[in-house]
Amino acid sequence: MTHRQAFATVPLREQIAELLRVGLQDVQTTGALPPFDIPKIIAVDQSRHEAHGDYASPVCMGLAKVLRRAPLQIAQVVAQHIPAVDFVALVEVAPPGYLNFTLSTDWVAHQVPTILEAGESWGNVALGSGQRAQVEFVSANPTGPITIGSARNAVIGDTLASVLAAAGYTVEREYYVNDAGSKVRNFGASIFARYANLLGEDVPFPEQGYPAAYVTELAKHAQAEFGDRYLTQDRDTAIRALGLWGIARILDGVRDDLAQLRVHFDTWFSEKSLYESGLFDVMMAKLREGGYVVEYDGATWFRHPDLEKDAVLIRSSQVIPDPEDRPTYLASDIPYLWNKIVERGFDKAIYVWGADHHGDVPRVQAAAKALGVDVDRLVFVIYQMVTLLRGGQEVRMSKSSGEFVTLRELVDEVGPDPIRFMMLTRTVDVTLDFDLDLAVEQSDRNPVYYVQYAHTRIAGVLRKAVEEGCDLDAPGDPALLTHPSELALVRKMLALPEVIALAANGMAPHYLTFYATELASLFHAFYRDCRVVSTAPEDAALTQARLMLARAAQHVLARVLHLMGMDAPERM
RNA sequence: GUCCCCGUGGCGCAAUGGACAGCGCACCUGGCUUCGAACCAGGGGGUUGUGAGUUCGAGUCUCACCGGGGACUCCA
Repeated sequence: MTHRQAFATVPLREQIAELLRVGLQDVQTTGALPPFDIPKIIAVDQSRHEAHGDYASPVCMGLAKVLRRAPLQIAQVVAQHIPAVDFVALVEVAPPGYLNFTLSTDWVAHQVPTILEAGESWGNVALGSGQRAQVEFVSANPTGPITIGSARNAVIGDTLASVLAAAGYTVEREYYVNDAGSKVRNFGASIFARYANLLGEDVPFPEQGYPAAYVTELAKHAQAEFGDRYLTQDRDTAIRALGLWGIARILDGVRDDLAQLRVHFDTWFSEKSLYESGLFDVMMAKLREGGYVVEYDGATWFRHPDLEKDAVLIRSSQVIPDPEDRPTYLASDIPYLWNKIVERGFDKAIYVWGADHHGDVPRVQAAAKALGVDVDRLVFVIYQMVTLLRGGQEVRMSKSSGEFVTLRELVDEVGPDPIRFMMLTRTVDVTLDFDLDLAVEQSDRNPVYYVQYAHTRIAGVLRKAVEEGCDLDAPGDPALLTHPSELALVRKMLALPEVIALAANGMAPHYLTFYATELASLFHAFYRDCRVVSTAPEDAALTQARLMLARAAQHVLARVLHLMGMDAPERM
């Protein structure tokens, strides 16, 4: 579990919105303009062009209609009422009605010691205000090794969890183990068949079984561990026992594989426990009471007005042949959401699901409504699928045929850093081509190393400084940081809090990769323009100031890399 | 058939409803006798799939259409 943050700042964008709010209120109270409603959300954007300052607000344009005045004129009045603060040097009015804010370069330079002191907590914001958020992700069926698709899930979920923690949420990471239902039985039957074959028994392989090689491997382990014990007992009992044993073994592998990708879970939650605890039955009774359950075609269905004529199968012995009459996969989602929100009291339950599950979203939401659970506390992050490319060719994957690339193979071949970075370079909404050849390539064509290179380059500069006898911990004078490249670098560092807020609000971890790349780029520009380590005596103070800046930049780069679950190397 | 995602320079992608739509790859030119060239600087290249609508303002929102991918009781 990630605990509450000790350090947080308010993003500059919000601070400027607050200045505008105060200014607009002042306009009201002084009667400088006719009365109007102050917008609840005051839009402030980072300026895209230098000529427009650092931040810009179009708020006055929205007021033009109500006030029946030209936006430019309104902006001119409002600008007069913006309170003076140390961090804003200039408020300008620009046609057709923008208010442009320019940060004080002196103030910007003086933030460097603050950033340095904050260290790895720089960027934290108090968005979550200690609310408890659970991120449930991966949750792949434990009937086989984790594949490349789950890698995207793992990286998105884990990074989102880190981002939410940085945004002030108390975060838990959870893996939902599908250890109930007919899958377990088919899996157990598959192991049993291979196991029996190894012992010379002619047991046919189940139709719905898992023919992959790892099942035979499991059977060999079972033979070594249990001998012929499972041939001598009741077959159903044996299949069940081998199924659960197999799942436990697969999960051990899953845990190891994910650890290689630097993904760790606080909780491994058993689907089976939802039935064993009786919660499923309690939920069914509750739904029945509300009239949300219907029976027909020999099956039990969940119905809700939101789903129109689309009823959801809950339990059937006819529609899906199952001797144990088990509830369906979807049925488990109902007690599970209750468990998350009501029993465990998470303020937010975040589901990271592949696009192949998007159809289940309205069903779970409808179930939440039927149970009286606030739907807004369930957040669904649906990401598009991954295709793996090797030699420009798509590598087809199919668990049933047993042909797939496992996460383990991928990590062994590529390493965790390129996987994590590449999985985060796109929005979750677009399908991702994972190019194996590019990922393993250690060259400037591989974008992964661009950011890490900036970090090591700083490390190199600092090593050089120590060689020259510099004291890295000695304070530098921020007032000496006046070069445009120095100030551009600091401005980008100052933007981290709003990047984290943006990523957390939008459940959009890809902002981190873009930010990291921009930050690295600005460091490289600084490096080009500003010599850091100078041995000339008259440069001593400037060297000290730039060392301070370089160290701060290194911290911020490391912070972002760590949020993405990547290494921040001293050497490459 | 119903639903979801995508359509932006040659290719791959960004852009919290705001100003002249950015970045990487590829291509062309230039930069290491001083801190790491896995780097930097400059250049060419765009009617944001089409058509309407909402808005002071649309790549972004709505509708229709076209094209690609996916889901619809195994799958991340």
